[in-house]
Amino acid sequence: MSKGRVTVIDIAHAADVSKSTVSLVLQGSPLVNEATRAKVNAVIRELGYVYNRGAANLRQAKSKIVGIVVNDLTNSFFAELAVGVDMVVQSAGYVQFLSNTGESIDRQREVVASMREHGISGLIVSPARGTDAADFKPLTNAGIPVVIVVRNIPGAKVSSLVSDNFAGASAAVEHLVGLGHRRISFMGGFANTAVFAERLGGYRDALAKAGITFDDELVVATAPSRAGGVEAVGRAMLLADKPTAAVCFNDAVAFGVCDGLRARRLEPGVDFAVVGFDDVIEAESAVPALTTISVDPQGMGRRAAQLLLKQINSGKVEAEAIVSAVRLVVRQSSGLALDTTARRAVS
Amino acid sequence: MSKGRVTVIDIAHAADVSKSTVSLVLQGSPLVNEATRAKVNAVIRELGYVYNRGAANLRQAKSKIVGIVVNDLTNSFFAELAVGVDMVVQSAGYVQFLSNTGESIDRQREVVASMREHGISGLIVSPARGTDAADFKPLTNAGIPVVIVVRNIPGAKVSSLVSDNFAGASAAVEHLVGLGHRRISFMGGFANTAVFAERLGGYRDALAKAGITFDDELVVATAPSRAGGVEAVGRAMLLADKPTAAVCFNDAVAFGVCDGLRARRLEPGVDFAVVGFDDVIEAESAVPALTTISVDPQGMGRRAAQLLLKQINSGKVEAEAIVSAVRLVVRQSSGLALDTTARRAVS
DNA sequence: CTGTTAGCGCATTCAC
DNA sequence: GTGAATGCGCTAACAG
Repeated sequence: MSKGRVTVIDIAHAADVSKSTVSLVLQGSPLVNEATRAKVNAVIRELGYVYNRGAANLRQAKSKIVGIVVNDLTNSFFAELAVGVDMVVQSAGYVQFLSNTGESIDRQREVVASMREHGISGLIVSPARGTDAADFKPLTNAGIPVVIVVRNIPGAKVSSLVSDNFAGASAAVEHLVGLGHRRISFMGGFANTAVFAERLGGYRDALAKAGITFDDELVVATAPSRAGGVEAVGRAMLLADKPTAAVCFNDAVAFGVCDGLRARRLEPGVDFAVVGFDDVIEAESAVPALTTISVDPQGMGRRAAQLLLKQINSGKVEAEAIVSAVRLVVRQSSGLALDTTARRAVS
Repeated sequence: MSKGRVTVIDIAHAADVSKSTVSLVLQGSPLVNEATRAKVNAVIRELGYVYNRGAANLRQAKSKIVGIVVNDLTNSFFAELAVGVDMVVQSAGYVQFLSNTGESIDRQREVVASMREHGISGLIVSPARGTDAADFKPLTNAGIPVVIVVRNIPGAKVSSLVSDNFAGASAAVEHLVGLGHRRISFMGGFANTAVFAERLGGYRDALAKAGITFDDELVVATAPSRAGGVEAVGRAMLLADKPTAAVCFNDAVAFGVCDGLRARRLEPGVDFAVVGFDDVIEAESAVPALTTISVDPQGMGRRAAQLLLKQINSGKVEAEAIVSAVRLVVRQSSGLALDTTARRAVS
């Protein structure tokens, strides 16, 4: 049945035209007679011809394929991200190589190299921990745009997409204000980090906009961990004028705050509202989830893909680290999430 | 910096050898002098040469890339599946095109066509609903092996990997027996289907092995739906000697059984143990999840990939539908899962 | 052991 | 409007 692949030359022969004519109809060129076009198309269908993109890519020295590598596809955050990427990439006529590194820096190097050999024209990567800023140099040098998502690689001269800390914290505060809270604490996080500053900034801004005066007693900086959350709520409850709600530096802190509340016989979400940035790697699965601020992973994927395609099409790779905001969503989960498959780590 | 891509001919020139020699060292051929090999490798590194797999593929008329298309990557089941595939595929030196169809049959057709044009040498697919058995004919005709996972396409002449119904039901029974149950019901499902027979077979077998005599009063066949589950528990509770546990035909039935129990003021998992096969598409997310029998998606992905690679390497596509068992895992989730990101549909 | 020759399937000048 | 060359980067015979 299949004596070998059927090529343009075959169909040219069968349609009684030349290969170039076939090539022209293939790319929908307008400079070909309607009659011949129809005939060629008929023969194409008849012979079951399939276009060989590999050959075309070779000839044109470019491909319509992008790579996406994530550190943990098992995490539904990244799965959603990949879906978002897939959506725009697909509708742009591209296909994506997808690889999972499982946080292995070696695997990451391998898959990126492999993808490069395969001629990807762009790469979206959520880097494994420990990724060096120089690791993507070869790519960008070769004119292949790279966009880093979710995590930031300080010093990497590529585009990156991370969550909008300011807007996220603002949204959290607005949410709590909307629920009627006025004494809103900011809990957890090391005060000397950029991320802390951004989130605290958003918190303060939203507070001001709501006409609530900032009280720095309510800012309790601790380790950005579960233990830190416990500590934070402990310190906050010592205040004369206690808070009734908290926006937490991240979800680990939020969980700790919940722990601390329960230890005081308070029910999180009922007696005390807690909102946390959803950006921590937590191996433990059975954690209470309350309202969290999190980026919409699918939207992030779409944006990343758009950014990448823009660079691919313009032919210029953005060599400078740009930080782009992403849409934030407030998820409300109304109870305990005990299922082990529930959403896991993020940042 | 980059005056264009550096090719074998460049490095041949620089190393003062011919292109074929370079090609030989590239593929680690033993018939090349150690000295020249070293020199060539040095030059390769020096010039920053990157292998062009596209050209190689064109020449050899084969590629080391496989396609995987899933109907819902958002579902962590499929994400895990993809990870499993990625693992074996990666270590075999392959890369995978990943696409999400979102249950769209058109999208599926498109991406499969696209992948084919890109020269995939094999395809793993969890077909969208409504996929026709003939849809993969072109692929297999061209000698491209296809393995269908999770869902079965009756009549499709390709390999498929679906859950081991017999072993799954056995495991469910063993689990319940281990919890001390002796009156175990089998609820839901249409009795005249192959799947029903297989699952019931596993149930009976495990019962026998546990020394419990089979009582066909305890087998209540109903529609494999949530309503069917309600009906089943209703009928079972009419028995003089009531069951204390049930293995359900699928998760929809299991949910219905839970509904029925609650209507009788019984707490699922406390007053009555329920286990269900986890293989239903349920759009609704906030459903109670109890113990479920489900295939290990990652393991399934690995097996699928192995199966595919075997066919690719042997050059022969298995034209007959083979059903292969997969490892089953019993998940125990101890409460209500209200989080919308919890595990969703499967089959 | 190494160099020479010839395509893989396609797109792209150029003539006609 | 259409056909005849040429080459993308690589591998696969053969020669030497």
